[in-house]
Order: sequence, then C-alpha cells, then structure tokens
Amino acid sequence: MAGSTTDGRVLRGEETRRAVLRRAVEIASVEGLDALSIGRLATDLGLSKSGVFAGFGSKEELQLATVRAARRIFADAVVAPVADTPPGLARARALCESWLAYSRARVFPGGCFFFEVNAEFDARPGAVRDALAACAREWHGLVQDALAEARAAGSLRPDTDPADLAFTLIAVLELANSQAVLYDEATPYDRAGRTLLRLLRAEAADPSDPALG
Amino acid sequence: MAGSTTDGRVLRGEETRRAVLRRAVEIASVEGLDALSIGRLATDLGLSKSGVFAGFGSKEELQLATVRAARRIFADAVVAPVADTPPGLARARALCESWLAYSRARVFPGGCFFFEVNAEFDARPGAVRDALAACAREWHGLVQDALAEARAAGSLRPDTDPADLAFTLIAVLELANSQAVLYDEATPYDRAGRTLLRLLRAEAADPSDPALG
DNA sequence: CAGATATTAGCACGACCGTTCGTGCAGTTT
DNA sequence: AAACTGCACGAACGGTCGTGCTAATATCTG
Repeated sequence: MAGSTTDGRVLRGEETRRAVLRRAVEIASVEGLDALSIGRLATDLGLSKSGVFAGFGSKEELQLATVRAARRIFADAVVAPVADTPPGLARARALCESWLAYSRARVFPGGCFFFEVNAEFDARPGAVRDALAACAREWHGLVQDALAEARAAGSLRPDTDPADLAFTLIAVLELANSQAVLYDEATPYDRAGRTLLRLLRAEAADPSDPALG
Repeated sequence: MAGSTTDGRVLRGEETRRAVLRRAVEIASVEGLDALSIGRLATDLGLSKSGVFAGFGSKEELQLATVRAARRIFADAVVAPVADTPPGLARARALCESWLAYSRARVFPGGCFFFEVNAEFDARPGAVRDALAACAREWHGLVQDALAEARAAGSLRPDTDPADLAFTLIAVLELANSQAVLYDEATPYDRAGRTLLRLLRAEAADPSDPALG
C-alpha cells in the first residue's frame, strides 16, 4: 500500500529540513533573521545552496519556517515543563521562572530568539512580523490566563488587573534577557527573580502564599 | 589665519555627514544597523557611494557614528526636557514620562532606536555592542540616580533599592515600546503609564506625594 | 593669479546575495 | 524492467554589498 509516511525520500528531505532549521534558529537568535543567508546555511551544513533553497522555496518561507521552529523549541523549553504545575498563582510564577531559566540556559545561543527577532521585524509589516506578533500574543496570553485564574481562585487581590500584571512581569523577564546578553553577565537574572517575586507578593491576597515561597 | 572653523570645505563635509547620519538613524531604527548600506544611503540622498564612504572610512565607523548620532537625538528628546525638573522623585517620573513620549512620538520612525539596535547587536561582541552597552548604562544610571536622590530626600521608602526600581521602570518602558511597534497600536503606552505610577507609588514614602499626581 | 587641500564623483574589483535551470540519483509504483 | 517522483547537485543569472583607486571640483592660502 501507499505508505505515505514510509517514503524514504521525503523522510530524508524532512531530516535535512530539520537540520537546516536547527542551525537557522541558532544564527537568527544571534544575528537576526536577515543574517540568515541560504548560502551560509548550505556551507555550514555541507549542503548545496540550491538544495537548501529547494527545501523552502523562498527566503521568506525559510524565515517563517525558522520562526515556527523557534516557537516549537520555546514551547518545549518554557511551557512544557510547567504543564503539571497547578493552575493559578503557582503556575504564573512557574512560567516566569521557567522563562528565566530558558534565557539563562541559552536555549538559543543569542538569548531569547523572540526578543532578538521581534525587535528586528517589529517595524516591518509583512508575514514574518505577523507570525511573530501571534507568538507574542500567545505567550502573553499564557501568563495572563494563569494570573486570571489565580485571581478567580482568590490568590490575587480582586482589584488586580491580570493584563497589567502580566505586562509588568514579562517586561521584567525581557529586560533581564536583554541586559544579560548585552553585558554578558548573569546578575540581571537574579534581579529579575527578586523583582518578580516582589511584584507577585504585592498583588497577592495572601503575601505569604506558599506559591510565592 | 587658519580659521579652522570657517573652512567652507570641511563645513560642507560636515553638513553632508550630518545629512547621511540623519537618514542613517531613520533606517537603522526600522531595519537595524546591518541594513544600513552605503549604496542605499547614497541613492536616498542623491550622493555617490564613494562620497558617502569617504565620509566615514568604513562600514563599522558609519555604524558607530550612527549610534553617536542617535545618542545625541535621544539626549535631546528625552533627557533635555527634564533638565529643569527638580531632582528626586519628580525627575525620576519625568524621565519615564519623557521616554514614553519619545517612543510614542516616533522620534525614530521604528520606535526607540536603542531597543531595535541593542537586540540586533547584544550577542555580537565588538565596538558597536560596546558603544551600545555604554549608552544603555548611561540611561539606566540617569534613572537610577534620580531614584537614589529621591530616596535620599525621603521621598522613597528607605528599603527601596534604586537599582531594582530603575530596572523595573525601564523594563515597563521598553515593553511598551516593543508592543506598540509590533502591534502597531498606542494602548501599551497607556498601560505603561498606569503601571509606572503604580510602581512608584508602591515605593513612595508618601503615596500621595504631589510628584506622583 | 597659482597652488595646496578637502570633498565628491566615476569606475572597477571581488564577494556574496536570492533565485532559476538542467541534471543525476535514490526510492516508489506499476 | 520501465516509468515516475522527490531531493540534492553544480553552474549561472542579475544585483548589491563594502572597498579601493583615480579624476574632477570646490574652497582656502599665498
């Protein structure tokens, strides 16, 4: 039968595509999606330029595929580990700590992929920016929803605005990433962790909530 | 006499240099310092490629000059307007509001020049990154010093850490800029303004301090 | 005026860019 | 075995890049 999943040719094709994207996210997190050149990827991976090109069809499609690949890596590194943390305040905090760990561990060698690439494309309308904006909204929504659940559960003060709080928390995360990479030091992460906890405690219904231990 | 300041030749040279840099900061704030090509600047300004090149000597020198030019513009747009605001809490708040206004007004068409360019170069060691890091430290120091003065004057609680607070405030400013540009809407600025005030009030010795009106 | 000096233009270079094309080869289907 | 499909290859396209030369031009100095 036509085992469409057992075709060795397309399997091999997907494997090289994966290899290309693995290298692509590395480069882009350091130098940006514009510095992603097809020729360079080909050289780095010992492939031909046209071979790499054929796997994506255009430069922009390569960039979009790179964003999708980075989103997958981000989901695995940041979101997946907190899947078994109970919803609410604990999860909100876990998400933030997980993000700090992700940035600290240089899952992408240039720090957070999306910080780098958002800044690069935020003022350039197009498919890449749209994809990045969708990723950003997704991540912000994740934090905000956790905070909303926390408030609904009575862990946060009723007058707390989950959107405002999520905004502030994420702002702290991103500046920590930015400073750590720019100054090449780890101290901003400590400052961010401290600040994070302080911000959450200030809005917690019970400042000595065990989730904020 | 050798009126070195009245030489029309070098004067003309500095004028074109200025024109080049004026365009350069615009481009760089939208597309980054890498997208700054000498040929493109020449075309945009009706000059020859070699003419533009001669004025700077190398691509990196052009990038560094662009950073210096942006720093000057930033100082004029953000720092200068608060020069007559009294030191302390009022100045700290004025600095933040001035920054928001600067981002909002698109003094650089791509939002904050340094947000864009820091993300581009933060993971690339070199003279450009060093220059950018120096600018960042300078700006952070300005906010932090204002907060330190505020605490010394008794406007902030004694247990407030000016560095931590400056970190959080600046984080809020930058995420406002990032979201506003990425989503192409102005609402993040309102959120940032609210958040800013709330953060300062939480650390103020007198929550109804007139500087936080 | 002549001559020194500084800015700009014109042109060419080698390198790399994204892209297209024709071809070969490995795997699948008949 | 023959026909077909899909991936990767090498070569080449027109363009743009940064960067050197050499002239031409404008300004200042005597």
